[in-house]
Amino acid sequence: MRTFTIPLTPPYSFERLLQRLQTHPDPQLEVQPENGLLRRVFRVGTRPVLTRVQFVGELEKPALQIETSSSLSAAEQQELERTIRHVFSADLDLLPIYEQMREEPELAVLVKRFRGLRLMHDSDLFQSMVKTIIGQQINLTFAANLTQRLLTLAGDEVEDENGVKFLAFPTAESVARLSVEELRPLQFSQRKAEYIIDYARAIVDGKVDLERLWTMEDEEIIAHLTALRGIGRWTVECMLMFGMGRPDLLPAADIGLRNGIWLVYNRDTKPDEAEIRRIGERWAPWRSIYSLYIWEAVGAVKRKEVWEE
DNA sequence: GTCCAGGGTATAT
DNA sequence: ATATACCATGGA
Repeated sequence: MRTFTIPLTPPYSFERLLQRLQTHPDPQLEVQPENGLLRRVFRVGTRPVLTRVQFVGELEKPALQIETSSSLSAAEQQELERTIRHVFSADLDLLPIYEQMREEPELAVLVKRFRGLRLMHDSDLFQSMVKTIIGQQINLTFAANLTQRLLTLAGDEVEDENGVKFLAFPTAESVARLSVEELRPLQFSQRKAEYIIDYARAIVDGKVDLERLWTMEDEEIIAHLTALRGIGRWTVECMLMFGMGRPDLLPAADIGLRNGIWLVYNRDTKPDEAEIRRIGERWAPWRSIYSLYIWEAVGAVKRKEVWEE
């Protein structure tokens, strides 16, 4: 079976998802906004499978229609479906979270404006961490450029029926085989190149077991991974949030979050990390979703969306 | 030209 | 313990 449908939990705004992609470029995704269509490669096991994801239905009755370029066994299709449900945050019920967010007037505006917005998660924890390390300190455009160059250097190529090429994110094994000298010409800093390669080697050597992370608590994972050089608290918080889909993370060191809180709460100064953690206490146990909506307020301003009412 | 981007580490006090 | 320099580049 090459085509199947995945029902989504309403409300689900595919439009907001596409708008977020404008300010958060993803080199793995081909986007055809006019058709509500995305294409990218997902790995099933280790095999890269080119997949077409089309949004069908509407905000309050949404679904995804999936089509793969090669045929899959029943077990493979089940695995792909699980991955896609995770990536598109298909099962999160936003309504109880909205109830809580509406308790703050500054956030009630965001609930109304961004109804149905969810996070797009990373499809696996290796790429989640690598992309987060790449994103440390630099702007999103440059980060996307670096990720694209890493894909070109070490990713696996897949072609569609017309010979259009797509790249699957490199495996830990292929990144572990790279040298710093290969990443430097791609404009990775010396340190960043070392961090990424060291991380891939820790996985290949079995010093880090990504599967085991799914059985661990947030703080346990933070303690475990920040022991690695180049991986600080912010990086693990992002991996927990974007990679694992954990609901209650607050990357308080994040510059975007600082700017967002400054904007949304209309403060006269940017809050520091301690201040953000204090404000975020009342967002528990949904701090990840609150963070997303705060970030997207900044995104809307960058896109020059009219910000009124 | 300057400053800032979804930070983290190394070094100096 | 806390402060500062540094990374590498693009866009405002």
